[in-house]
Amino acid sequence: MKSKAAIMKTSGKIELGRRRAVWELPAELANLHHKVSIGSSCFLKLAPRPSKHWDARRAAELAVGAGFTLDKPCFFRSQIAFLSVTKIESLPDSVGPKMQTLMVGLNPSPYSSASRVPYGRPGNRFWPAAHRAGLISKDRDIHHALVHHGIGFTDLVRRTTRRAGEIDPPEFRSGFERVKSLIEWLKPKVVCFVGLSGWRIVSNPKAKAGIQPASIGLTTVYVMPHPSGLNAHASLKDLIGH
DNA sequence: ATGCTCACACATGGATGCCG
DNA sequence: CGGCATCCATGTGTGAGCAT
Repeated sequence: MKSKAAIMKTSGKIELGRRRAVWELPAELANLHHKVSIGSSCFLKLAPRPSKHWDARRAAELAVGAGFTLDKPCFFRSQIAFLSVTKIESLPDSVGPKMQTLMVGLNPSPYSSASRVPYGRPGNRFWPAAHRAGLISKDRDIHHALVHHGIGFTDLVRRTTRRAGEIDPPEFRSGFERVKSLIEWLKPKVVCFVGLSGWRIVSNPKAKAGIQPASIGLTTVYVMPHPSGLNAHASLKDLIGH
């Protein structure tokens, strides 16, 4: 997690990531998302160390991934991105380099957004299954999961809704483009889509749980059933297996 | 304020029916 | 017969309503 000193207000702008690696921006943006209230607008200046992975598109995608909407297109000059953004109710990405697995959900639930933990509802079987499968060692701690186990978290759609059914297929497909870009950039070994319906909408309507024939770049795609209790078809034992 | 109960919502996959 | 759409069973988490 970035220190508060990493966030500097400069003449109305909030400057993030100065002289840091691009991959450090998601955590800084998540930190900012935590600090501002829903609906408030910010003018961001993102100035990481120049890299081949840094451009206007990346800047916009990182802001969206952190739970902001863009008020207008990103202005990019001299390797510095300027963005006018508004915070929405969301759950920021937890991602970094050298990830083993990137977990991709459908979209955050109100509980997850409020608690800042994906699949965070006490009854959700994601964390018990991941813990018992030996994937993670600390319950409901995304930072620990990322740092110690190389497990990142994102969602196809960053907007919070009560039910995934409130998201239209075009919104999922648009979100998938962002997730694909994230995967091609950070190159996790495996990307795990949590919930068959999401992968079916964006890729293969007939997909079944398990390793998918299609990969994203060098990243293997795995699809597992949704761990919400609403999905009674998958038992905890099944989920541990996945 | 807290704990409990219970009807409901839901994702999923299998079964069934329709159409060309 | 194959492809597609629709219906149905499943059973657990959710959340409203109620009791304490």
